[in-house]
Amino acid sequence: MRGAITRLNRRLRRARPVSELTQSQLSALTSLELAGALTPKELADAERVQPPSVTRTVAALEGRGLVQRTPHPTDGRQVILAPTEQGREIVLTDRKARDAWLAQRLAELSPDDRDTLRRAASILERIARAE
Amino acid sequence: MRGAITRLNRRLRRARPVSELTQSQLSALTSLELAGALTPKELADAERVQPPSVTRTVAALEGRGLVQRTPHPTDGRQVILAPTEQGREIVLTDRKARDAWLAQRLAELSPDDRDTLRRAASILERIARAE
DNA sequence: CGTGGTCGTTAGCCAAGGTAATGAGCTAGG
DNA sequence: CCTAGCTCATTACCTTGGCTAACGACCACG
Repeated sequence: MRGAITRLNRRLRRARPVSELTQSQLSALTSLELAGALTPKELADAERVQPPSVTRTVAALEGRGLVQRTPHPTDGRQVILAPTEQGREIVLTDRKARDAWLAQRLAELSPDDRDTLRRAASILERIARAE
Repeated sequence: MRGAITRLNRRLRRARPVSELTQSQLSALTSLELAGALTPKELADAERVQPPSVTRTVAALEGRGLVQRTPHPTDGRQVILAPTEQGREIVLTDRKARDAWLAQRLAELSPDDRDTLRRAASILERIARAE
């Protein structure tokens, strides 16, 4: 089971469209898009890296106009990071490509197999959330 | 489905024991352990990187006594890379820890759910191999 | 034998992860 | 109100790892 997950995840990553963004940049941008907006510390937590790493990655994204920074409304130490419209587009494009690949693969399965995977997805979701 | 795979893979990665090896080093060592022995080019192909990257990672592993290099028996340009006994131990330890985490999660499921996942694993394996 | 191709390594560049340090700002207690 | 402790983001530096380009050694074929 573990091997299958690992291999499929690797395969999904290869379904990614070629992007000018690096893996870390895309991951950070995706986290921002999902959350709407985050402080650097929150983003570091979400990506499981230390804050200086976020500073660097976000600087690159900001330089490309994909992320915008605004002062925190109540805390002068903080910054609010959010994706720009352009940044959101990139995340959606990436997501669509990967979903399309998997959807095609699923379409090639029998209804029975699809049902199995639908149920398995629910179970895997539960496991992923465990502890 | 895709989200479940991604999240579970991330969760599995977190079940990894803390190691003095980096992700790339561990990945390369694992590929070597699985194959028994590989040339740098073969390892580069397995890891989907270019050969100079392999040269660097393997140099680090060799420095730690986890990989050994021997001349190719028939081709003076090539080298054979193989894990040392110590290197093999590290791969097995890592694998055991991740398998243990997943096994525990699976033990908490109902027999019906486990059956679903068993069948799903087979399907996912097929998908991962597709194209 | 000569040429083209393959192999592994080296050099240089860029990205990203970490730790340590720093300055700005906030909060709580005296 | 003031101060000490804490939090936050950033900068600096180091290490790792990915890439491309270049190079020398070696192999295979005509």
